[in-house]
Amino acid sequence: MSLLRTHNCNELRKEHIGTAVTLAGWVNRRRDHGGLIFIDLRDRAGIVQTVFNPETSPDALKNAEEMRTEFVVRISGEVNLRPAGTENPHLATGDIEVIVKEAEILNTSRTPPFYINEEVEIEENLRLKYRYLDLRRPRMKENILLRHRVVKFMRDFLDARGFVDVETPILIKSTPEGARDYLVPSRVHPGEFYALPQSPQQIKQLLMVGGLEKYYQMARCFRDEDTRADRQPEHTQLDVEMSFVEQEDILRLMEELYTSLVTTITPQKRVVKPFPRFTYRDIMERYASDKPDLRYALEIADLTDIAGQTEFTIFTDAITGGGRVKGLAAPGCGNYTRHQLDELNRLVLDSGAKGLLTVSLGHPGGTLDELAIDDVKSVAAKYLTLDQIQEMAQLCRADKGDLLLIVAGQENEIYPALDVLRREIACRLKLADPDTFAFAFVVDFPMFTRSEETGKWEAIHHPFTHPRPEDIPLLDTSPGDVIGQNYDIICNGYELASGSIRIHNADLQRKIFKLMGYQDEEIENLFGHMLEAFDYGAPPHGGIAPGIDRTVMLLAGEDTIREVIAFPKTQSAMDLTFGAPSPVTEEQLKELHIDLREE
RNA sequence: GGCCCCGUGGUGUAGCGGUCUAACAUGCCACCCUGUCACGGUGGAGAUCGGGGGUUCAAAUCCCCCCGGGGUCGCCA
Repeated sequence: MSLLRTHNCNELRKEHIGTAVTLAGWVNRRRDHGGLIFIDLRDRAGIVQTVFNPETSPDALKNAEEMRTEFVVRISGEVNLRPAGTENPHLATGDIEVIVKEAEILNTSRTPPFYINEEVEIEENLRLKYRYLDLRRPRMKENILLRHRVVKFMRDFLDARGFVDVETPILIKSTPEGARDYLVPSRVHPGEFYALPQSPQQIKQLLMVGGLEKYYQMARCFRDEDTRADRQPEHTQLDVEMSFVEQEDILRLMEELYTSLVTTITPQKRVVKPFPRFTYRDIMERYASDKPDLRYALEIADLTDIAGQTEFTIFTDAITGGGRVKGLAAPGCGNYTRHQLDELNRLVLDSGAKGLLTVSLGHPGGTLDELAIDDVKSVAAKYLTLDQIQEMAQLCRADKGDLLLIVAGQENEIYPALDVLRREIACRLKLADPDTFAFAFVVDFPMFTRSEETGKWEAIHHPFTHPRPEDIPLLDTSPGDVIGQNYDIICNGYELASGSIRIHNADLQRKIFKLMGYQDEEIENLFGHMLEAFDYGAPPHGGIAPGIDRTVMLLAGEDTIREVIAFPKTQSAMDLTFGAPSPVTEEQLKELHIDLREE
C-alpha cells in the first residue's frame, strides 16, 4: 500500500486474522482501562480497534498513554479475532481488532476546537475557519467523496459518448452584460483588466467553430454577486456543448445522464423517467415559479373569472387594474388558528403582495357540495356566495376541511407570494419526499424582457440563444413575444441546469445585439470575435451547463452548497480558512498601477 | 441597500429583570481502573454571557448602535 502502512483501517476482516499489519491514521478515541488501552484508529476509509496490552508490548502501551484525540499514529501488530461477546456490530471491522506490537506517534495534535468524532452541529464560521478539521468529520468526508463519484461518473458518461474535455482560460475579457465580473489587473498593460469567466459560454461556442463537435469541462465559474444557500462567488458547472444537434438531442442526453447518475450513485433514491416537460408559461401559471418543487402537487388555480363576479372589492379592484386572482388549497388546514393564519399573511406581505385572503372550508368529511355557508370562515365571507366559494374550492381542487389561500394583484407581485405559500404549506405538511428527485424540463422561455430601468430589451437567458425559427419575424415586430430555444432542468425546487441552442449566423447574432440596444461600434468591440468566427463556417450548435454544486447538494441531501464544497466562502464572500480577501502591499499595488480610492 | 433569525466556559445547550457567586452535557487536566467501543469512577480547571452605549436601586435578560454568522428580497446575461 505504501511504505508507512500495509492496509487501511477499514479493510481488515476475519480472513486477515493472523496477518501482521501496519496501520497509520488519527486517534479517533482512546479508552484507557488502566493497563489495557483501546485506541480506535481512523483513516479516510474507516475505523479499526487497536489494543495495547501491557503483557505483550509494554513499550507500545507507554506510547499509547501519551496518545490523545487526533494524534497521528502508526501501529504495527497482528489481526486478532475479538474475544466472544466483544464484537462491535457498528463497525465494519467489528469482528476483529489489531493487537499492537509497536506504536509510534507521527505527530501530536492540540485539542480540536470542535468534535471530530461526534456528529454535533457546530457553528458554521468555526467549521469554516478550521475547515481542514471539518473535512475529517464524517459528514464533510462523505460529501466530498460523493462529489468525487458524481464528477467521475459524469466524465465517464460523456467520455463514453465521444465528448472531449477541453480546458479553457480563466483570464478572459470582461463583458458588459450579466453578472458583475471578478476583475484581475494587468501588470503588463497598465489600467487594463482581465475578467474571470462567469461561464465559458463564448469560448465553448468557439470550440464548436473549431470543430471539436462534442465538448465538456468541469468549469469553474465566477460571479461577483451576493450569495445564497445555493450560490457562491465561484461554482462549478459541467459545461457541455455539441455541434449538429437540436434541443431534443440535448434534453435526451441530460435525461440519460441524470437518471443513470442517480440510479448509480444514489440507488436508494427515486427518479422518474422521462422527465416531465413544461413550457415556461405553463409552469408559471400552475406553480408561480420557474423552478417549483414538483414532489408535491399543490397546484395554483386561476380564480380571476369567478372572483370578478363577487362583491369583494379587493378582488374586483385588482382585476380592474389588470391583475389576477389566484390561489391554492392547503389540505386539511381548515382548522388553522388565528396565529397560524397571521403567519401565512406575514409571509405574503413580506414577499411583496398586498395581502392574503384565507377561506377555511370547515371540517373534514363529506363533499364540497355538503359545505354550508356557516362552515366557511373568512373575512370575505359576507362578500362571497356559497356557490362562489364552492367554485373557487373546486378550481383549487380543495376538499372540505381545507384552507384556500388567495392572492390578488399584478402577476409579478402575486407570483412570489403564491410560490412562498406553496413551499410553506408543503413544508408544514411535510409533502416533499426526501428520497425522491422530481426532475423536469422547462422549455420555451421568452427571449427578452424589457428592463424597467432602461426600457431596453434584455436577454432572459443570454444573447447567444437562438430564437425559435418561426419566431424570427417577431424580432422586428414584437420582441417580447419571441420564444427562445432554451431550456432548464429543475429538480426539487432548484434550477439544476440551463442551456440553449445557439445562434451560429453572424447576421442573426448582430440583429439580436442591435435589438438589445448596442451600437455597431460596441458590437464590434465587445463581440467582434464571435461574429467573425461565425463567418467561417460555424456549425449549428447548442449546449447546457448543469451545476455540480447543486447536483451534489441534492444527492447528499444537504440544504446548502457550502456543505459539498471543500473550502466555501461565507455570505460576505470571505474565505475564513485563509482570511481572504486581504490587503496587499503597496509594492504589489504599484506594480499593478493601482491607486486605492478613499471611499 | 431592505427585511428576518442567531451570538452564554473548548463544543453544544439552559437561563430571558433580583434566588446568577451563571446551570447541564460533553470535551480538557490529574488520579484510579485489564475487554471497552459515546468505557466507567473520583477530583479539578475553565465564561468579565459577541463589542459599545443606555434604561434601572439591580441587566446574560429590556432599549439603541456596531461587529460576526445565517436565511431571504434586490442582484445572479
